[in-house]
Amino acid sequence: MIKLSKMTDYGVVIMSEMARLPERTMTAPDVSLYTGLPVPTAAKILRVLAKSPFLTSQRGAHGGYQLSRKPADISIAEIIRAIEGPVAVTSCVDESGDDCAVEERCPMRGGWEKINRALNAALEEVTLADMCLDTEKLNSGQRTPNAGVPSPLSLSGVK
Amino acid sequence: MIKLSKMTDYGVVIMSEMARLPERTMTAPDVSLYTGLPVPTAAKILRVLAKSPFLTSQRGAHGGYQLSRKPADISIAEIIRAIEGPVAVTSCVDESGDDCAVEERCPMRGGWEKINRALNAALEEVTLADMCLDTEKLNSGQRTPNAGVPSPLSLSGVK
DNA sequence: TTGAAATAAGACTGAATTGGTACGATATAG
DNA sequence: CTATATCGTACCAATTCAGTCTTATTTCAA
Repeated sequence: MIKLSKMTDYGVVIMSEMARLPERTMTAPDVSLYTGLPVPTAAKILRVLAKSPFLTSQRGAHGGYQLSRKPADISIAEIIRAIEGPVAVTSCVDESGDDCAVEERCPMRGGWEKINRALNAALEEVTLADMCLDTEKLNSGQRTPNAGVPSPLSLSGVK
Repeated sequence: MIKLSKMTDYGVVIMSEMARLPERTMTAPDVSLYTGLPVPTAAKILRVLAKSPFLTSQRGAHGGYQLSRKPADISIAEIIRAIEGPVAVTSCVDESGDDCAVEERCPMRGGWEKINRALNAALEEVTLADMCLDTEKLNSGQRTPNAGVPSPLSLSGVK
């Protein structure tokens, strides 16, 4: 089973949750409340995500985190890259690849690159907006801002 | 960095090496010689791979492993599945998915499924033959069967 | 100017996964 | 019957990962 780390999984969940109220500035405890994640964990992930261009942080009193782009303009690929680094299958293909014994002449390079291109394209194509689409339907809109109603735990399964 | 485990990586390397002499029956020590992997490790992976339809094993004296299909008919997806199980990104989507709190109504399911379909398609499309293609070129053909010349370590990088 | 609120950054720990090895059992050819 | 293989399982060491805690640093407001 190829799976991404829980941290990455959580990252996507957090971003999806924030995308439902794109204008609002949320603190780490807020996010914890909405996602069910422990506060320190949520804080840790937000910290990492805030280094990316799609999430800004505001320090000090009344600070917090806010999306700096519309959900439709934030791809899943970006979120994963923010937490895991470049997306590639097989360490052979990563940027720092000075580990591979045969380097440029690696016979398998071509095959893996094809696979990686397809994966990246798929991740690039799916946006945060796509992820929340069904959510909107389920709740049939009308979600008042600041309602403070925690969503049902929308964490991906823990394995 | 999404990466597959070393074992899977090794598995692909082993299969690629075997694909260069598709008719030959190879023992674990043979494979070790060709790939540079320690014998016990090679044996372990071969054992696992042999449970799949594309690799058969013969026990006893003069036994060993042999491809049961042409390299062009063995996809990378099959090899990865043999070692890691079903290929899916996010544990949420795996078959046993009774872990996910919201199950069928998971708002993100749609997005992840799209991503997984693309990944699987890419893996399905690349075959062992594709992987070895460049190798043939590098050695400019004329590889006598049973030559016993170990290829240069074609392991993917270790990270 | 001072205090409270909030994030930033990094160290640290316990647990889970993984890579790798070893050993005994089983099967086959000669 | 013996030598040569795979098969299956159990095991250990090392790495990685999730999660927590502690200590700055920044900002708003009284």
